[in-house]
Amino acid sequence: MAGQAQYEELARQLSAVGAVKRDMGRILPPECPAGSAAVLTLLGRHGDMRMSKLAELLAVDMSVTSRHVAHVAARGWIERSPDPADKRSRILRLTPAGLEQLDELSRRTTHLLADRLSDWTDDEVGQLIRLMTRLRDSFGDCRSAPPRPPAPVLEETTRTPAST
Amino acid sequence: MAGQAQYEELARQLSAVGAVKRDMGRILPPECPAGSAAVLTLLGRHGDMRMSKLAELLAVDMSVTSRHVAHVAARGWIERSPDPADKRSRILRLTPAGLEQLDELSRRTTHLLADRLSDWTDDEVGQLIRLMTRLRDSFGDCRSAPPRPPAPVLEETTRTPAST
DNA sequence: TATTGTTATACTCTATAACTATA
DNA sequence: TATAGTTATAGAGTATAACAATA
Repeated sequence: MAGQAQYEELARQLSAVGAVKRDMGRILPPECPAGSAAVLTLLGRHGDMRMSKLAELLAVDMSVTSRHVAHVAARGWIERSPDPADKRSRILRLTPAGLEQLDELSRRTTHLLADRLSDWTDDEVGQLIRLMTRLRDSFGDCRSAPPRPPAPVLEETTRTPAST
Repeated sequence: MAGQAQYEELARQLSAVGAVKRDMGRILPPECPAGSAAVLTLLGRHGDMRMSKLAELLAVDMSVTSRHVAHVAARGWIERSPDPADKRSRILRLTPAGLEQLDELSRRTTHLLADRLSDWTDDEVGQLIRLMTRLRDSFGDCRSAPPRPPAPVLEETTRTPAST
């Protein structure tokens, strides 16, 4: 359990990390904004999937996903095949051109990060990745989760919450 | 020095942290979007300052800063006084209403983070803060900076922006 | 009736460029 | 001429709501 000052500082850092994201966005290939890059990356990492699954991985509304997907599909980077098991669904799959684009993406981001993080150790980068992943997990699928009331759960609590 | 796989994973996590930021954005007070919250937070933390200084801290273009500042000024949360030393400049300062708003902001974000990060230790939160801060430093003021990380030591002499 | 996906609309954030007023 | 700040405009990302097709 952390203190209020830490929470405020974390909130500030979360806000500030936007600058890093914007910097990364500036080196993206033409016609491939961040939203498209995210689609390609997730398809490359998790393989073929349906729109709903992609929306879940992107952690954005399906309408947003639909838009991004339409963008990359229009450029021939992915294919949308009808799902034989459910005709409402569409299966998304990277095309060879999409794989190339993904490769180019990887090249650019790797190059930028290698430059900016040249004095970071392997372990430090690993720690940041691990903590950011956990942060994401802790927030979970809260896209539609109403402000949860103070958790009544007490399992595995090693410390009592400070105050309330 | 980290490997390509790590860089790709870090890029992915940076993209994914947007979901957390959006979640935080949803609990902001009325009339106070993320941009306004950032202005209030930085003024509260660093004290009175000029537009250009705020733009630097926000890591966005001055035009963007001007917009956010106009928004919070219109709501009476900050004051813009002319700088006696340079009539082109304006000194920004939180008003009592701005302090109240800042307090409300702090309350909300702290509450949300305390809920979501209830199973994080103080040390873990501290590590994440430290690594994110360092990440930001490593990227530096790269809004228009070509690959040139070495940052000359800043001497914070000149003018001190109002230390209370 | 419920679910999958698309589209229309609106809002926030951002950068570039043109503009003003000072320096 | 150069700098501090404002405003207009354009582009990307997102959410909500209305809609179509299928389950």
